[in-house]
Amino acid sequence: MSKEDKGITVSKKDDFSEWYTQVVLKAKLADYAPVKGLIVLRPDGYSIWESLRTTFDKKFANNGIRNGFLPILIPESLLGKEQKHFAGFNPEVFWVTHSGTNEIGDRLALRPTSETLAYTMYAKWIQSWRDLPLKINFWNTALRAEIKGTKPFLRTSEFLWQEGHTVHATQKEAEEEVMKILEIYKKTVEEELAIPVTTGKKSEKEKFVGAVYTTTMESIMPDGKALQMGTSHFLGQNFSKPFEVKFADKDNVEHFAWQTSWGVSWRLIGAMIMIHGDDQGLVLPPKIAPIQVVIIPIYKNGEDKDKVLPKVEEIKKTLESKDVRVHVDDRSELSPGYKFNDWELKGVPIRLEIGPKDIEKQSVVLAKRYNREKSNLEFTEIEKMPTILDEIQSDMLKIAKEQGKANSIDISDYTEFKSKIEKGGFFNAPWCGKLECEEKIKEETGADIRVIPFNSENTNEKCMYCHEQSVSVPIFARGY
RNA sequence: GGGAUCGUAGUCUAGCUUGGUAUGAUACUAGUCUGGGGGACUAGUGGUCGCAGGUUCAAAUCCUGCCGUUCCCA
Repeated sequence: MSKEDKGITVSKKDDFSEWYTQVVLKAKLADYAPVKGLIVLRPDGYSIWESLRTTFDKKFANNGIRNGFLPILIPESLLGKEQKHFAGFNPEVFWVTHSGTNEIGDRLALRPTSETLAYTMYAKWIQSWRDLPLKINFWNTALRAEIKGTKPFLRTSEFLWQEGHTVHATQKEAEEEVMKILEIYKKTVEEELAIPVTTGKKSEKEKFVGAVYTTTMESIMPDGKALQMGTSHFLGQNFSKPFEVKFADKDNVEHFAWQTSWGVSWRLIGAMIMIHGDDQGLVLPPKIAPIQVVIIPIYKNGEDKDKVLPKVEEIKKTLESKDVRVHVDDRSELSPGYKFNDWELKGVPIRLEIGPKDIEKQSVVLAKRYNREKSNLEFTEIEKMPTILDEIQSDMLKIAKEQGKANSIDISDYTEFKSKIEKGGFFNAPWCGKLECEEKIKEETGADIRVIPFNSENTNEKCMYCHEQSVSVPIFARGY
């Protein structure tokens, strides 16, 4: 392998798709599994998922949500109970048809999502209004046949996610829950992953099959394509009726419950890679980075080593006392230069270089990953590290917001839209609300309605496609 | 769904046209020297040539099928 091949060999700008794949593989986040459509998460990738999960768990817990675990097999009889839901998922369901050599009568689906299974159980657990609200989240994987064009974290047949399922006594409370979750999602993605999102509703065509409506958050990627970052669904009584999720209210009358479901997946990791990564590799936002600061000790001989290492240890302890996640790269066989490149590829937010010269000057060299700037930091200022990390975090969000804005365009002329969509981007375009127009636009341009932003009702303009009265201004884009 | 492309050591790769058990780099192991942006030297280890068939005295090489990668189009 040549010197260049150790890093990323294409630039993000020139070959985005290849760049993305190389970052994932070379930063050792994931690798392809022997079966098409599946990937293996490696520790460096899984650590990021664990960071995200920890953050979400805290926020879910604050909202009265607890974790549970559901099995992966769902009998066909259950999956088929809600017809629309079943029809929507059927083409991508994996089926277990045998146990050993015996054929199974009621085939078993590898869960594409767990509504049917969860609600079968909920029906058993809920009897009275005193049992409500019931709010459980499940961390697991879902399986949906995605055989063509595997992309780690973005298009895989099995993916890690969380699915939350709540049950409420009233429609109002359920709808409020849908919004609360969407808010948690938006805040977490913006604050932790430094990725700006646009929230709103999905169109009827794009909503979750079986939902009354779907709320979503969408982000624009550097190649101009949209990525769905998470969804929160209001299910109404669509599932509670077939699954008999009923409760006796205070007046002792039985009612069907009101339900929600919601989820985010490891796609968020894919989005983070695409938004923040650069030609050197991964760039992790400090809040989500499993390692926030890596220290590279530099020394030539035993004498230097004896000076440098105790100081490194001291700095490490100081940082740990400030709750900074720190790692010392003391691998003796590698040169400092090699380590610099290695940790940049892995995206660690801050690198500290400490050698004899620094000991003399009573300072360290501090290199920021996201903008590759180097500066000196006095030993006495080491404890300011949490502030520096916070500044990086907010600057990364700021940069991502500016990028997003530059790729967001107001448009009302269809001809102009057709030519501009080729370059990608988010297009705010008035729409009459009719399915036909939505389908025609998709057919002719490949762009669909990603999200109808909240408060985007509009009756002053004409539909971009049919020129009739518009009802809203959705974001049209080509998607992942 | 259609098309193209690739698959040889952990990684990248030569060899394939014209059949004779595989080239180089890097990584890895040991040692010495090194060390502030991918170090040097010496000596080693590592191979079901994606998988399964077929042709042949003989297959990485030719033929067929399958598996997987990447990209393009619907």
